[in-house]
Amino acid sequence: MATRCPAADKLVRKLRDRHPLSVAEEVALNTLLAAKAGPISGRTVLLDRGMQPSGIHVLLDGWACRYTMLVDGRRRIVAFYLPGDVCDFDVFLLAGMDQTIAAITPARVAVVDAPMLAGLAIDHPPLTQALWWESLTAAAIQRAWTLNVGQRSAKQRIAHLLCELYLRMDRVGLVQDGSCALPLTQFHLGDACALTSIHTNRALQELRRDGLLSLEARRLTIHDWPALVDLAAFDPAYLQLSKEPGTSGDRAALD
Amino acid sequence: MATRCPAADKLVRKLRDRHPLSVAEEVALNTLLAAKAGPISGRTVLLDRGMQPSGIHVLLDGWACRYTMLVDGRRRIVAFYLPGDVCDFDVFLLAGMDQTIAAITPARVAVVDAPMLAGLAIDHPPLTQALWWESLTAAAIQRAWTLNVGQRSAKQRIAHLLCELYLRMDRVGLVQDGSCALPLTQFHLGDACALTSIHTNRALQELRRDGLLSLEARRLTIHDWPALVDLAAFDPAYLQLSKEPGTSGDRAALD
DNA sequence: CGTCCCCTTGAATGAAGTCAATACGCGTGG
DNA sequence: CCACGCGTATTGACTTCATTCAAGGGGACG
Repeated sequence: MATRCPAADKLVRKLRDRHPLSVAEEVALNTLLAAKAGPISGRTVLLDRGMQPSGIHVLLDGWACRYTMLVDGRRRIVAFYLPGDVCDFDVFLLAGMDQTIAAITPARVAVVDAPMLAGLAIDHPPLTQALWWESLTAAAIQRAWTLNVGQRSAKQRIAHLLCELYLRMDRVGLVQDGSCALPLTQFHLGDACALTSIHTNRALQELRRDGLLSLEARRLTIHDWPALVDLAAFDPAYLQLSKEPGTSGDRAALD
Repeated sequence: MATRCPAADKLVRKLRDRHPLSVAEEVALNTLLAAKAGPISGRTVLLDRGMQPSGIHVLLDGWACRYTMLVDGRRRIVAFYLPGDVCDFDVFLLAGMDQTIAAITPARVAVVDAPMLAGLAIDHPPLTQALWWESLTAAAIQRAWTLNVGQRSAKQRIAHLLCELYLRMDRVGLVQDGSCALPLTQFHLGDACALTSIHTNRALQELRRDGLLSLEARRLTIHDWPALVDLAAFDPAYLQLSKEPGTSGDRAALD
């Protein structure tokens, strides 16, 4: 088993980035992920109010989001899930809530039996630590969203969200040459930043005009990271990364 | 040891509400809480960027909040902490972030050694479960805030926040006769809802004029809960409560 | 080749912010 | 005791940013 990083390993990669795991632990977790993994098409609903939860969903590839539909038909996205993300640590809590988790793109999803994961974690304290940390990071991201949505201009909100997504993609090795996939429509971005898609559009145009980034054909390219970070008042501390963006993209090629 | 519910027990009370704990576990947790507990005055900073964290803070009594100061001097509150709440599961993460946790009122705070708590949890899987659940609930609250700040009118935002705080107070037995302490200024409410205190004031006036609630002398009284819930589009599912508000207030008096 | 989804643009409306001023309660100290 | 300062609540007039409404353009795909 090489140190390469195939799709199934993105979660493990993230976890061991902060907490060393034994080989046995990594293998056990990967085995659990592989046990019940399969492809789904875009827009597939993974979990919805009243749905009988079949387990915890881990994204191996592709994007998903968590949203609530309001009475007036508007959609509010409260989280994006990227490759390697655990979508619903809170399956059982979520089942009673008015929220939906759905794929945005075609994706590969592992469905993990919750008690089995809990058992594995109990047998391996480092794994408990790592998963605990992962969920605390998710909570920190959530707080950053609360802040972002509440207190910035449209331009800043979009910029902040893009900074975050860019670094999260980098964290799982999906940034190359200053760009990464970003399979979101302006509706998605707007629904996540509490803006209309129209205003999102105008904000994006400004960001492009300023030469900070380009976003086309579902691909985000950062042209001026420092300026973007400055504009967005983006403090990456909450993502718990150890390294600068763009320095890790090719690690898989070193083997 | 009776079944009464003194201040130090509020966390335990909340935990066992969802997850049965053995007497030994409750005692162990309470002992840990009592080991290093003390009174603090209002506005005391518990944790701040760069501060060497001394442990995890648990509020035994009093209110606290977590906020970020923006460059332009505005304050954004991202969380309120009520009696029985754990303020910073993420101490170590938080220490690197630009956030502050500070008391709002005079309070009693237990400082729990993080490794010791982790050790206790590892020895008692039910405790791990319960604490895990508690932190997932905190994350759900955070998502609700993201939603609240992003998508509702000023009046609805305030109403939603007050609904949440009211139920959370009820959960730890601090609601009596349809009212509870609410030691927040209109600045606090505004900073939490992403509104100016001026606009908060106008929204509050409307809520009072509609006969839904009164809020004076640091005390919140709900006059028309169904109407308030309806206005706020408040879905209590995310708080993970089993009972209706107002039915538990006097449990401590039954001994 | 038409339809659907997504992006773009313009003009009018509206909710919340800003600025400014006043009022009130409360603790401190003259 | 009263004067003062401070934090909090309230009110009014004006401004600004984002929404809403309306319409048009472009690309993918059946």
